[in-house]
Amino acid sequence: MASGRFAMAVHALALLAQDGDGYPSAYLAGSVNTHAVFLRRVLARLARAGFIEAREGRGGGYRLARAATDIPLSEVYREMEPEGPLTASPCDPNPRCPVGAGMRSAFAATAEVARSGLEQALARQTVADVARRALRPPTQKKKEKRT
Amino acid sequence: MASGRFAMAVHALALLAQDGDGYPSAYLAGSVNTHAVFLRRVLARLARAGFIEAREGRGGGYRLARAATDIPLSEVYREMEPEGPLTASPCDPNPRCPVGAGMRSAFAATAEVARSGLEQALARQTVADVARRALRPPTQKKKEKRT
DNA sequence: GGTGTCTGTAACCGTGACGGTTGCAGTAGT
DNA sequence: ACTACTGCAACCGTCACGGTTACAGACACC
Repeated sequence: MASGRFAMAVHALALLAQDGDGYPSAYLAGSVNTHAVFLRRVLARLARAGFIEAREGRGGGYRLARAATDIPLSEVYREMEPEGPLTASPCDPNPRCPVGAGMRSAFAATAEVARSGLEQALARQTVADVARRALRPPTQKKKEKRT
Repeated sequence: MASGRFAMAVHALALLAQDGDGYPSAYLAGSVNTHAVFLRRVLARLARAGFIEAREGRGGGYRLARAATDIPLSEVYREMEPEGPLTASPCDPNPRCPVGAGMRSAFAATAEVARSGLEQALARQTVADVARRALRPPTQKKKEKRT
C-alpha cells in the first residue's frame, strides 16, 4: 500500500515550507521529478485535509495553510495511507477452522498496535524538520548515533 | 508493499503454534484459505529464517523450530517485509533543486524512524500471543478501551 | 472582454507486484 | 514400488500505481 504517495506529499510540503509565496504545481513537479497532474492529485488530498491552500487562476499556486512546524508527519501519513502499514486480510481465513475463525480480529489488534507505533514515531517529526534536514547538507553523516 | 504476506505468515505460525505434530501445507492452506503452493512460498522464507522446520516426504509437514513465545512479530515482519512500511523513492527527486537534492537522505531518516517505531510495537507481541488471541472467542469485545 | 496562466478532474494506458494455478523433480515413510 | 509430502519453476489474470492527454473552470492582467 505504501507506494510513494506519502513520500511525494512530504517532499511537496517540505518544498512549500521554504517560503510562503505559493508555487505552481509545475514547479513542484520539477523538484519532485514527477508530472504535474499526478502531483496535483496528491496536493488535492493535502488541500482537502487542510494542510495547504490552492489558489486558482493566473499567478496562483499552492501554499501551506498551517505553519510547517505545526504539521506532524503522522497526520500526513494518516491522510495519504489511511489503511495503515499492515494490510489486514486480502483473503479471509476459513471460519470453519477454530484458529482461522478468530484470526481476523486477532490480526486486526496486531495491525492496530503496529499502526499506532508507526504513527507515534512519525508524530515526533514535522514538515519543518524534514525541510531543514533536506537543506542541511549531509556531507558528514555522524548524526546517526541513535539506533 | 505490505501485501498480506505478513498476515499470512502470522496466521500460519499461529496455526503451527497449536501443537508440535507438524502440519502439511495443504492443511494450513485450508485454514488460511489460500493455495498450498503459494503458502509454501511464504513458509519457505520462514524456514530459511529459522522460525519453522520442514520435513519432506510422506508424513512430513511443517513445525515450529522455536517456541511460539520466542518468536516476536517484529522478526517475522522484518523477514516478510524487508523494505519497511515506507517506500523511499519510486522516483528520485531532481538533484538540481536545493531541496530535492537533500530530500532523499532526509526522507530516508524519516523512513528509518517510522520502521523502528513499527518494529518496536511489533516486538511486544509474539506468535504465542496471536495464537492465544485467535482462540479466545471475542464474543464480547470490551477489550478495546485503549484508543 | 479577451487572453494567458493556473487548478481540478476525468479518462486512458503501460507497468509491475501480487496472488492463483499447473506441472514436475526430489524426498521419505510404508 | 507406491504414496504423500516439500521445493521450485513457469505462466497467467488482476489490480493498484504512476504517467499521459484532454478539457472545463477560475482568476490576473492587458
